[in-house]
Parts: sequence; C-alpha cells; structure tokens
Amino acid sequence: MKKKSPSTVPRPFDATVVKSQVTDVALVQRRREQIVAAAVELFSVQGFYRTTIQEIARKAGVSTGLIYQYAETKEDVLLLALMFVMERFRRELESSRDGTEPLSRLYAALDTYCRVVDRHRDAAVLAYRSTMSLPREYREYIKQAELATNELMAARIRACIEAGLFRDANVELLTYRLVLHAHAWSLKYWRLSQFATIDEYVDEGFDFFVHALATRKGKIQYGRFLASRGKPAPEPAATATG
Amino acid sequence: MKKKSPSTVPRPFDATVVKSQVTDVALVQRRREQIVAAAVELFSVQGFYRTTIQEIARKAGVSTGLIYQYAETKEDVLLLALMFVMERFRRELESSRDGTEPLSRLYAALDTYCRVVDRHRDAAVLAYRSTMSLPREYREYIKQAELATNELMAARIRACIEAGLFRDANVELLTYRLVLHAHAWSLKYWRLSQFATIDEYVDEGFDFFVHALATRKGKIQYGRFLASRGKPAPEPAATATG
Amino acid sequence: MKKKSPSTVPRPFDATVVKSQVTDVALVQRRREQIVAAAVELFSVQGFYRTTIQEIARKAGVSTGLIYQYAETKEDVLLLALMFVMERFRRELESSRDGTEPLSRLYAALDTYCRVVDRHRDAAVLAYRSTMSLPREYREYIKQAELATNELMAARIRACIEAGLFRDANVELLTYRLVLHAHAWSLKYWRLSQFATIDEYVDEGFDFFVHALATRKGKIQYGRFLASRGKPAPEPAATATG
Amino acid sequence: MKKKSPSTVPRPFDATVVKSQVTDVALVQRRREQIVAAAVELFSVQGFYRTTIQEIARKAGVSTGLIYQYAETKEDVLLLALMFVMERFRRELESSRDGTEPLSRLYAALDTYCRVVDRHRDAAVLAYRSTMSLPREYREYIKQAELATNELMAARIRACIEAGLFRDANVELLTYRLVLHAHAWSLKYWRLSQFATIDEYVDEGFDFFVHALATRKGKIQYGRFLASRGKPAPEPAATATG
DNA sequence: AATGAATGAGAATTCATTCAT
DNA sequence: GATGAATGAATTCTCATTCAT
Repeated sequence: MKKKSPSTVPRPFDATVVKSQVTDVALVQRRREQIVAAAVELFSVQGFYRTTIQEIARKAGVSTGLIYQYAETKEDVLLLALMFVMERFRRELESSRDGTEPLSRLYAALDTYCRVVDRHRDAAVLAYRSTMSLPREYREYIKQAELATNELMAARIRACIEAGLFRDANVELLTYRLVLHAHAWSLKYWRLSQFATIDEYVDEGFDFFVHALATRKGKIQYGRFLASRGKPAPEPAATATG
Repeated sequence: MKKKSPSTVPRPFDATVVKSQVTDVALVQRRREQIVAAAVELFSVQGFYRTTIQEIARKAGVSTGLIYQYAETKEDVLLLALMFVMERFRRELESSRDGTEPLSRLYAALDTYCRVVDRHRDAAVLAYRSTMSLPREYREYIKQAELATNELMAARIRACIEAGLFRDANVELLTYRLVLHAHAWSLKYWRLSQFATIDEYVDEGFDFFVHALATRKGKIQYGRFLASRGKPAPEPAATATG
Repeated sequence: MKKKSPSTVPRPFDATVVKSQVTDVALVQRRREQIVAAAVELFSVQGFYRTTIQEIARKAGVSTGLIYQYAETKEDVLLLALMFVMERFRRELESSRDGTEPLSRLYAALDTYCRVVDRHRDAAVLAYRSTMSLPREYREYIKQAELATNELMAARIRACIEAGLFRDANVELLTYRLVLHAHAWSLKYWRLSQFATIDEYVDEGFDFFVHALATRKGKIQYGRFLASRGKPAPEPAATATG
Repeated sequence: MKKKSPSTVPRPFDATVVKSQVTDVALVQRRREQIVAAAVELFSVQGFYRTTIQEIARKAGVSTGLIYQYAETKEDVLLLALMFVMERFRRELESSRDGTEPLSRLYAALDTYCRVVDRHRDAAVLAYRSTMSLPREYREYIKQAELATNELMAARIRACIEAGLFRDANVELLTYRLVLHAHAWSLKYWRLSQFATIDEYVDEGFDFFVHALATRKGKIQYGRFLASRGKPAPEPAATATG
C-alpha cells in the first residue's frame, strides 16, 4: 500500500509488516486490495469472528488457499483491513481542501473527517470493535496509524492557537475531542442521526468547539467565517459574551 | 435483578428477558451474579469470542451444564453481562451526590460518570466491542439501557438551561458530548492518560463544556463554583471574553 | 496405565505425562485404552501421518471431540500408543518364566522377547517408524522406556557373566545385540521368515550368542541346557574347538 | 543413473522406474541429483511428511513446478531419495579395499559398511522410517536394492566358510546379523555411542562374529589378522577354548 | 524447460450445547 | 438442581498438484 521504505522501522500503514509468499510486489498489492475489499465489507457487517476465510475468499472471487499466500493468519487479514481503512481515512483527510485562513482550514478538516466517517460508517466502527481481536503487537501499528492521522488535525488546531484565534490549551486533548466527534457519528449513529443531519452535526460540533476556545479575535474571525458561508453570522452564545 | 414486569415490553435492565430453567427467583439472581461476575471479567480481558463457556464456568466455580440452566445461549450470557455492566453504571451514576445548584449537580454527574468508567475501564470498553456480538433483537435492550442512563445526564443539562445558565441547545447532542467524554477515557485511555489524570480530565471536560455553553449568568455561577472548590476562579478563556 | 506415582519425576510408562481434561482416573484409563487400541492398529498399518483422528475415533467407536478430552494433540495419541506398546512388551517380558539356571533364564528372556515381537510385529515396527514423529521432548520418554525394558535383559546377561559362564564383556552392547535380534524379526520379517521359523530364529540367535561368549564352563552348561530340551547336545562349533 | 534396460522388469537402483516429462537423459540425471540431494537432507532431518515439495524446491534452488517435471508424485521423490541413499551405500561398499585373505576381506566389508552408516546416519535411519510411506509397489524396489547390497556381504561370508575358517551356517541369517550390526549404529546411536567409538564398535562386532563362527583354523587366522593390525593377538575367549 | 501463482481437498482442533446420572 | 463427559459441526490452515506464461 506504500512503496517499501529504505528504513527498517516499519511505519504506520506499511503493509509489508504482513509477510507474503508471493514476491511480485505489484501482484501483492493488487491481490491484497481484492482480499481486503471483501474482508472490510464482511468484517464490518458481521464482525471478525463471525466471518470465515471461506466467505472472504468467495466474496473476493479467489480460493481460500490464495489468501494464505498473501497473509499468514486470519489476524493478518484483519490487520490489512484495518490498515486499509485507516489509510483511506488519512488519505481523504490529507486531501481536504486547503484554504489559508486557520479557522477555515480547521473546519475543512473536521468536515472532511466527519464525512469520511459517514461514508464508511461500518468501517469506522470496525476499528473500534476489532482492534482487540489483533495480536498485541499488531495493535501498536494501529495506534501509530491513529496518531499519524490525528496529527493532521492537531496541526490545524495549533495554527489557530498560534494565530491568536484560540486560547492556549492542551492540543492533544483537543485533537481527541474533534476526532471523537467524528467517530461518534459512526459509533452512535442510531441515535445521533435522529437529531441532526451530517451537515448539522459538523456545524454544531465546530460551533461548540469554537465557542469553547475562541479568543475575542477568534470570535470575530468566526463571524466572518460564518458570513462567508452565508450563515446567520454571530451565534447567540457569541453575543451572550459581548 | 428486578421483579418480573406484568408488561410484555421488556424494560431496560430487566434480566427476565433471558429465560432460565430454574424457577426459584432468588436462586436465579444469585447464580446469575456468580456467572456474570466471571463472564464480565473474562469478556473484558479476552473479548467475547475468545472466551469459552468452559472458562466462565471454571472461573465462576460451577459446571458448564449449570450455566445452561440460567441462560439459553452464550449470547444470553453476554447480554446478562452487558446489562450488569450498564446497570452498575446507572446505579453508581444515580447515587452521585446531589446538591441543589444546577451547575454543581451537572459537574457531579460528569465526575461520577468518568470515575465509574475509570474504575471499570475494561467493562466500559466491553460495551463498545461486544454489542455487535449480540443477536440484533438483544441490541435493542442495550440501547434502551443506554438511553435510560443518558437521561440522568440530560436532566441535569436541562436544568442548567432552564436556570438560564446555559444557552439553549439540542440537549440530546449535548448529552452525548458529555457521555462520550466519559467513554473516551476508556476507549483512548492509552493516549489520554499521557496528558491528564482522571481529575484533570474531568475538570478540563467540564470547563470546556461550560465555556461553550454558559451565558453571562452561567459564567458568574461557574466562577463561584470554581471558587467553592478552591480553584483560581475565572479561567483564562472567561477573562478573554470579558 | 499405572497408578500415579507420588514422585514428581515422570517414570517410563507413566501416561500422566499426557494431560487429560477428564478427571476421573478410572475413566481416563478406560477411554485411553479404547482410543489407543484403535490408534495402535491404524498407526501400525497406515503409519502416523496417513491415519486421521477421525479414523481413530470411528474405529474406537467415539467422537472426534472425545479424543481431545483425553489427549491434547495427535502427537499425544502417538505417545500413548507407543507407551502402550512398550509397556506391553515390558510386561510380557517381565512375566517370562523364571528358572534358576542363568543360561535358561537368559534363553527364556530372549525367547519371550522374540515371541512378543512376533505376535505384535506391526506394533514393533511402529516404534521404529514413528518415534521421529514425536516432539523431541516426548522421545525421551520412549528412550527411558526402552532402557527400562533393556535392563530386564541386561540383568540376565550379567548373571551369566557373574556365574562364570560368559567371558567378561560390555553388557550394554551385548544387550542391544539380543534386543536387536528380537527387533530384527519384525524389521526384516519379509526376508528372515524365508529362512527360519520363529523357533529356529530364537535358537539360532541364542546359539550364536553363547558360542561367541561362553567360557569352557559356559559351554558345558550350554550342552546340558540343550540336552534338557532334547536337542542333539553339543553343537558342531563346540566340538570344532575341542 | 543407469541406462534403460530393455527388460521390463526394473532392476534395483534403476531410476527409470520414475517417469520424467523431460526426455534429455543427461538433464534428467543432473536435475534429479539436484532435487534428491535436497530431499535426502530434508527427509532425513524432518521426515517425509513434515517436508514439503516447496521446501525441497527452495533448498534445491529450483521451482516447485520443476520437480513435477522429473517426478510424478511426492512419493516418487522419496523413492528417488531412497534409491540414491542405497546406491551410495552399495557403491561405497563395493569399493571397499580388497585384500586376498577372506577374513580381512570380510572385515573390510563390515568396516566400510559401518563407516558409511556412521557418515550418513540420518540417511540410514531414513530408510527404516520412510519405506512405509512408499506405495506398496515401490517398496519392492527398495527390497531388491537391499538384497543386492547384502549380496556383497554374503559373498565374503561364503568365502570364509569355503576357506574352512567358519563353520557352516545359514549365510542369509549371518548376513543380516552383520548388516544389522551396521544399521544399529544409526538406529541406536544415541545409546551405543555412549559405550563405544565407531572404531571400537566395528572391532567388537567383528570379534563377536568371529568368536561365534570360527573353526580352529579360523581362529589361527584371526590371530594373525589381529597381529597384522598391531592388536594384542588372541583374545581371552580364544584362549579359553584352547 | 522453467517458473511460481493458484487451487481446493483434507486434517487437526475447538467449543457451544446436550443429556444421562 | 447440579455435574461434567460426550458430541460433531464448524473453522483455520496446509500443501500436493496443476497450468498459464
């Protein structure tokens, strides 16, 4: 899923941590995509343990034996599936449209994250449910991948603080606040979707976040941001503080 | 765990939805406690599928056959275990010390919730990981139980709004915000615990929440609240808005 | 197969080295006999790897699962089978009729050994073929059992030397000479049986052994021994030396 | 390994009984040597069933597909391996230095045999362990090869008898006695090597054999033989008969 | 001729569930 | 009511063999 790094330390999303008996790199890539696509779908719907290798093979249109040429154990397939899911999240997040204004850039990140989660709700839940099914050592890869993804969000929060839009606070905790806002959409979709569309959910979350953190300067900027989106401008709470 | 309800609609935490071959109510209660205690521990550590009925029996000090006198399937045991966990959460939450000032009461609820989660981190994660292992019909029970518990939190948020301390907002979404703040402590403990103690985590979360929602009146009240706890009073953000 | 020894060091033929999930000692004994009887027959005819647990179960008249209640792995079943075979050899050897004259006693031992091997030729070959299929640690048990059995033979050789009937020599090597004489009957039965009956094979082997080792006194005694069996007395070779 | 015989009855060591898809005789010879060398080593160490065709291919530096161009089944590879082992034994035995004195010639044969076995202990054991893994029809080839090899030993025993050095006896049984003496060194190496070096083992075996069979003339000759080797001349037992 | 990816039948092992005692 | 031995369907993983390139 990534070209082999010359470094010997496996990086997040580096699928080479799973050994393959097949040597042709391009083929490995292609076959694993095939297998993982089937696996993600089945794992997401049925869970890891209720899904058999036979089912994955059938859905992927290959033989059971073939799967074991590209992964050593069923847990390996899970790891590849989780890596694939997280890699997709990170890639889509990375490509989120990039303005220059810190507040818009943060909004864009949250918006993208929530929409990716919304589009792949099953897959997002999968990560929560199945990490425990991995061998302990594999879980570290997943954690590293999570941290790497979080960093994309953290950088934008930091930019807001540095621009004097947000008061100083623990960026790590703030990051998890936003990340979990996105995740929660999949984890508690059955309930949250009764009260908000994904659009509203994103806006509400961002609004809440800004209200809690914005400096005076930040609030002004937020007003402009809302106006630029054709929104009713300064929110009640903002005025309540004035 | 509750006397049988005459109604045919099972209520949250009503363990009678799981059928038992044994008729003696008190005995059923006692035996199930024994079984569930073992199950919760094993499920929490190993997950549902990695845990066998034989193991549960051994740890509970009973025979495998006995378990099937008090539950019809392994999934039943999981349901009982999850109900037990959620019931414990609800009970502890219900008993959280009850002042009269709405802000303190809300703080107390969040504080209690976070501490229960902290004390039973494995069990808290269990609910996230294992719900999918339940038959679809059983999941409804769990959702109902979750909603019932959430209501305890929702009521206190509502009180703050009604007292004019918080601006008006969607209480359901706000509730999940606080609930997930508590849950996140177990879900992401490996990371969050690097940046905060449980004490700090609770305070930071509450502070964030109040900042985002408090009216002018609410802010004043919050200042008093902090003072009463011997805290440096108005937080930076509060002053930033002044 | 033996009552549990109070000692913690497992002794040869001590079947308790194989763990059983069933606790009832008598039942374990009975079931294992059932399983091992089937296993020995199948292993002997088809070899270890060509025999499946399913086949053993079917022939033993039990379910496949049951076998795994009494042995942890297929290799365990092999160990039990080999132990059973060696134990039977040792038991039959131990009970070989016991005269007082050293030479007759040695003859009786060789005779018994060869006849046991003859009666269970397949089983005897099994020990040679299948020891390598055992985990390395298990092979030690088999070696110990072999040594324990050999000792029965060694003692009788030693008695002949002490009685001045045999010249002094390395008893260990001599023991293997006789033991292999017996084993060879099963290993090379296809050929040896073309040239001798089991009766002739035993006599020829003993005669050869005595000729190679007997002192003058030993030869006289051997003549008496042959006479007592109604044999033509002093053999050609004996006279050839006179 | 031999030119094809016009006869339809395959002769021992005739590798053409195994069909090859490749027609170039020299190439078949070369490739099979490559494959068999790897196979013998792996079979010897791990046994037939624990060794995979893939492993053999890897060790031989060829592809798995190639092996199936030179052998039709895995059993074919085993047959080739066993033939190779026995052929090597026979060849080395055949080339054992050839004096004129019958006793020395017999000694040379035993000595050579034991040393070949010692040098290739694993391979020697392989023949015992794996013959059963062959299809019934193939076992005949192995038996024929064994007989052909034995004949080299038998001829020398016969020479001793014809020279009046040994008393008359069943040459077939005597041959197996010597052959098994050599084989035992590999079969029971773990024990025998505790009591003798290979040098001592050969001498002890020959001495035992001569003592059991030598006529008066043979004993004199044996004394000379020992002297020629710088040994203490007539052994105790020899004098005991004088 | 050589390669090595693909196949799929087969085997060991597990474990929820039953049931005779 | 309690026990725990027995069952056998289900699942993961292996590997001899084939075949397109």
